[in-house]
This record gives sequence, C-alpha cells and structure tokens, in this order.
Amino acid sequence: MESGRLFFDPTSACHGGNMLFLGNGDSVFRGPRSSIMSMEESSKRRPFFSSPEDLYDEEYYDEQLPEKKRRLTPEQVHLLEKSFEAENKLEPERKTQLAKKLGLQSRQVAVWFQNRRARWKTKQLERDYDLLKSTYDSLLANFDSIHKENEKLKAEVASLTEKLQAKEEGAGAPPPAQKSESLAGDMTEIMGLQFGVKAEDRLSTGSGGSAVVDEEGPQLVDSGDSYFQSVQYPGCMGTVDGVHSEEDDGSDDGRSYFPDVFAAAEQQQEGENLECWWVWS
DNA sequence: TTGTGTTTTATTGCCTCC
DNA sequence: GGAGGCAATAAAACACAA
Repeated sequence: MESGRLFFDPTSACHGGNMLFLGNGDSVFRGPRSSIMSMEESSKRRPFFSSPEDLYDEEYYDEQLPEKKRRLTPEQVHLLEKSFEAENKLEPERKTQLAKKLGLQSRQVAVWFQNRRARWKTKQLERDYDLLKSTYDSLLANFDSIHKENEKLKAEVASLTEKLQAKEEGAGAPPPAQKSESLAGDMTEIMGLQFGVKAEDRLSTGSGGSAVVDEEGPQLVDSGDSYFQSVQYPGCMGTVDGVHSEEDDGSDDGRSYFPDVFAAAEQQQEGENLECWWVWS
C-alpha cells in the first residue's frame, strides 16, 4: 500500500474542510468529532470500499484515485437494512462487527445509521401528517352531520310545540296554562341541554365522554393501516426498547411525533362514538 | 445529451449525557 | 471533556423527461 495517500473526497474539503495542513508539512485527516487521524492511519481507513477484498487491492488504489463518493453495494445496503430493522441504534461493538463484515469503516456504518434514522423520521412525520389529516376530516364530517341533525330536531320541536299550543287553544276550556307552557318549556329546556351542552362537550377534549366507549364503533385512529398498530420496523417502534431512546428530549416515544395530538384525537373519536350513541338512542 | 429533481453518502456544528 | 446523537447542509450519484 502506498503510504501517505489520503483517501478523501477532495470536493468535500472545499465545504467541509476535512483536511488540515500542518505547518510542518504534514497533513492529517480531520475526521468527525475533531478526531485527528494521522495520514498513515487515514490511508488505512480508506472509505468507500465496495468489498472487503478491495481493501487490499493495489490495482484498485491505483485506478480509483482520487476517491469519489461511492454508493454502497446492494448487498451492503441489504445487510445494513436488516441490522437497522433489528435495532436502529448502534452500540460500538456492533458497529465494529458490522463494519468488519461489510468491509466498511465503522464511521461509514455509523453515518449510514444516522442517515437511515433521519430518513425513517421523515417518513414517520409524513405518516403522522396523513393520519392527523384523515382524523380531522373524519371529525369534521361527523360534526357536520350532527349539526344538521341538530337543526332538524330543533325544527321538529318548534313544530310540535306549535301544534300543541293550537290544540290546547282549540279545545275550548283553557287548560291550565301553566301545564302546557311547562311542557313546552321542558322540551325546549331538554333540547337546549341536549344540543347546547352536549355540543360543547363534543367540542371539548372529550374527557367527559370518554368514560364510556363504544368499542364496536368505528375507530379511525386505530384502523388497520395506522402506524400505532402496524410495525414497519420492529426495531424502530415502541415494541422494541431501543426505539424509545431515539429522541433524547422525549418528544419521540417511538410511536408518533404528535403523541398528544393523536391521543386527543383518539379521545375525541371515542367521544364522537359516544355522542352518536347518545343522539340516536 | 442535457437539464432537473431526488436519493444517498458524508461533514459540520451544536447539544446532551456520563 | 469526550462520545454519540441530531439537524442542517453539501455534493456525488442516480433517475428521468424533453
């Protein structure tokens, strides 16, 4: 192996400055985390191996320099994906083993995992958005139908009240006014309670209505396609311990990036089911 | 072929944890 | 203070339409 050669992307040095030139003429590869590797060391840890055999392939060295950013082989990616599925974070030992197995630098394996986690998170945000949107649409549609039903029932009450009054007036002897007025008043009050107070309940977080849940009712949030039930990456979901630590600040519990929102939506959905039961019974 | 958008690999700087 | 994680970003590699 030719000593003193650096295997780095020269273009990276432009923006990243991963090359340091020392006053004594030596140059070192400045790796991430400011870990300074000697020139010799960096040449040993040459990036972009396509296979373990390439590591000691003189011809490869001569023909491929200067190194350019090289994609991993499908086999390497496959193994990395499998490893990621099992556990989306790398312990140092596992990283080293994986790197050895793949003929990559451990740093490359770490970078791959880092990028893979970022991709997974992006996808997850998209899924969460879709779920949130469909939940909102569903709730909106439900609200509209209930609102219409409310208006319809109100009109019905007014009509019946009118008929009742007409009947009482046509009966000759005026019945105890107190009674008919009381009856109409009662109905109005009941309707007011039903369509006023309950509507507020419906628009609240649903905490009041969630005590009773219609388990047979539609559970949009927990549909079969929902992220909460489907486990795309066993190692990334809440079912595996490793996932829970993806976000150190606790914003990501491995299930959703909007846990509170979905919880509220879920509760509201339950409230909606209860509401339906209440309205139609 | 070329222009353009997307994906993948890699770096940098900041933050947190031990 | 070092190690490792993440977000932001650069740039090469790739895909694809015109």
